[in-house]
Parts: sequence; C-alpha cells; structure tokens
Amino acid sequence: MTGLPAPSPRSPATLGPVQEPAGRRKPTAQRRTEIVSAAARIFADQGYAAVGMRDIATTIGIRSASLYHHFSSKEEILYAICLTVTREPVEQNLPLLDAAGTPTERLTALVRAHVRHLLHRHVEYLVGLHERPALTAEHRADIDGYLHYYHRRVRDVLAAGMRSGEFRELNPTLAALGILDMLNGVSGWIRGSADEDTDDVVATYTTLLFAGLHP
Amino acid sequence: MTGLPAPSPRSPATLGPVQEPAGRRKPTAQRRTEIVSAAARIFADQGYAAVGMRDIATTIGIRSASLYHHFSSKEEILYAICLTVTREPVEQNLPLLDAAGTPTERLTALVRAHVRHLLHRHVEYLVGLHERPALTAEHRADIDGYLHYYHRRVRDVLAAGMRSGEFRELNPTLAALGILDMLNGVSGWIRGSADEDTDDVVATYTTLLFAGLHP
DNA sequence: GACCTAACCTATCCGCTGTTAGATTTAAGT
DNA sequence: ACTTAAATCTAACAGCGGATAGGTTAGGTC
Repeated sequence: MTGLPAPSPRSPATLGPVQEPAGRRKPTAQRRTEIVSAAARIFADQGYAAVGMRDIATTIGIRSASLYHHFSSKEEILYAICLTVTREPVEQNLPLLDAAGTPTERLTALVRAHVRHLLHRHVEYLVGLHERPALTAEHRADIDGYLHYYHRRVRDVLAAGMRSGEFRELNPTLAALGILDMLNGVSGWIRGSADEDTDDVVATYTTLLFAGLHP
Repeated sequence: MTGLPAPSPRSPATLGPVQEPAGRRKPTAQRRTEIVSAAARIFADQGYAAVGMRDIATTIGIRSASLYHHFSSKEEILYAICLTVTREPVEQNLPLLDAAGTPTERLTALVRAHVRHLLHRHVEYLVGLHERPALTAEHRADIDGYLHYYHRRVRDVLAAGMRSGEFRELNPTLAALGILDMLNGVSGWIRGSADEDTDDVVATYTTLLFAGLHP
C-alpha cells in the first residue's frame, strides 16, 4: 500500500525518536512480540495465506530472511497469534470461575473479562478464530484443546446454575456454545477499544443473557 | 448435495452409474453449482488462498483451465459462495419479518429459517463468513450490503418490540449483532444437518434469547 | 582492544500460482 | 449427415511463495 521499498534503517544522525525507530536492532523478546503483532494486523486485513513473509518483514523494517531468526516458519507466527487468544483466556479468565460467588456472579465476571481481553487483543482474535485450518495438525490440536477446555468450563458453570435452580433448564452444551459465539463475534464488528464501548457491550450482553438464563 | 432431478440425460448403454461419473461433460448450470459446492468444501477445509484452481478442478475431474469457461476468475467462485450465504437469506428469510404477527412470532420464524438455511448450506457459511477480505472491493461492498441490510431488519424488529413494550429495553443495534453472531456461529461447530440437531439448536436458542428479550 | 554471539543482511533456489492461447472433442439442432 | 456452439483439453508463461546458505554488523563481556 505505502510502497516504501527500503526504509534505510541507517542512523538518523542526531537522536533516537520517541517512538520505536522501527528498524533498529532489538533483543529477541521485543522483536518477537513486534513480529507477532505486526503479522496479526496484516493477517487480519488480507488473510493468512495471502500475506508473504516479505510483507511482514517490510512493515517492521527488516528483511524477510531475518524473520527466521525469531520464528522457524510462517506457521509458527500464526501459532503464536492463536496462543494469545486461546491460552491467555484460559489462564487469565477461567480463574474467575473458581472464585467465590453464585454462578451468576462468576459468569458475569467471566463475560466482562472475556470482552475486555477481546478488545485488548482484537486483531489477534480476528486471526486466531478464523485461520485455525492453516495450522499444523499438532498445533491445531493444541489450540483446539484450549478452546474445548474453555467451553467445557463455561458449560459446567451453566450446568451448576441449572442444578441449583438459579438458571433455567437448557441444553448446557448448546447454551455455552451460543454464549461464546456471541462474545467472540464482537471481534468481527467492533471499532476501537474505548472503555465506553466495552461497558456498552458488556451491559447489553449480560442483560440479554442472564435475563434469558434466569427462570 | 447433488440432489438434482436429472443426473445424467445420457443413456450409458447398459446401466447408469449410481453416482455422478465425475468427469463427464455437463451443461453449464450443473457444472457451475458443482464447481461452487466443491470449491466451498475445499475452501472451508484449507482456506481460500491456500487452495489452487488445480485443486478445485481435480476434485470434480476436469483440468484447471476448464474452470475459466464457467468462472472468469477464482475470486468469482468465492463471490458466488458469498452470495448464497448473504443474498439467499435476505430473499428467503427476511419476508418472514413482513408477515403478520407479533415481533416475537416474526423473530422466532426468522431464527428458525436462519438456522435451517445455515445447516443446509453450512460449508458455504463457513467460507462466506470468513473469507470476505479476499473479495474485490466492489464484490465486498455488494456482500456487505446484504449483510448490513439483514442486520438492519433484525434490529428494526427488535426496536419495534421494545417500543410496544414486548421486548426489554436494550441497545437494539448491539442486541441484533449479538443474536446474529450467535446464530452464525453455529456453522463453526455443527456436525451433520439432521433435523433433530436443527430442532435442538432452535429450541435452546429461542428459549435463551426470548426469555432474555421479554421484560 | 579482542572476542563472541545475537541480530540482521544479500543472494538464490525451485515449486507452485492464476491465467491465457489455441487446439480438440462432445452434444444438440437441423 | 452436417454444422455449430459449448465444454473441455494441452501447453505454457510470468511471477511470487517460503525457505536456505553463508556472509556481515552490532553490542555487550572479558
């Protein structure tokens, strides 16, 4: 799009800019996250398979071969993106279901955390939720494991709430799938990630869902 | 899949093969739908950009160049797939919203029709909902038009129900988005398309949604 | 100042991509 | 039987894809 062929990362004579020089030599940890987040943005726009290693490399100011110093293949980059939208929610959101409180309270906390995490990493969600078929069989199985576990935990809270009479009697598996699809779908149309948006979505969705769940 | 009434008007000497010969010469109309549904299945498995014209051609028993007799480009095939999951619902499902009845009744009918159509064409949904970025700017605008119109009509029913006091007061735009994401998400995990599945999903979802909408 | 390793480079391979041109075969109409 | 148009074929092109091998620079450490 902006067709800049060689940004020429030579030293700018005077002083480093306030923001990332976007071509300077960086430690691995920084570069890895920089690569992943740049790739996620391009993948989200054009689709995983339509994007070349050269595209990713150019946007962060290096050559395509240098990417292989940080990732052993293009698919490994996609795998990293998928992990942030499957492992992170499992590790950061699910503990909320183990806290004290009624099923309603715990599920409300989870919904809020889920939407917040989704808005924080919404480009990664866009990619991770739709490009799974491009993963290696092993990596895909790994990712699916996290997804299934997340779904199972949500289903269990629903089932618990139904047993205690707090929730309406429904097929808990289907209800969990529907709720998660509704939440993840937000990544497809949300613009920006301002707190107002978060609160608006969370308020509408929790009202809709819990009024539907309560008998 | 190939439920066409006249499979092969050619009399093959002794007995007609039970299945399609998968390479015989066919009239355009048949080939076009055959190409589209074959492509949809492969696109759903491997992703649009990862699939070559040769892959599509091979699975239906012709050479890749022959595809260009029916479609002028690979993107036109994708466009045809997208149309079946956006224009068809607009033309077939939305009239249910114009029928007589309360907002609840009309929306229930739409939800049922939507899920049935989705199960009928669920491979096409899988592709059409996720590969839109690969479309031409004009084609994408076209597809987005159908999607926006569908969403707007659902939102209007919700708003009407809220004005009449039949539905709880919610942000109708967000509620419509959430409901549609929930419905379309079914394509991501459903197996088969038996009527029992349809009824199960429709029952759970309508209960969950309308209990949530009613004050 | 010498040294070592991490980070990045240039140059290149080869398989595969969508697409086209032009020849050929089939089916249908007369 | 002859003609015609639709359907399919063979052959090829031009270019881009991910990936590799091996050389080069930067930055911290002794």
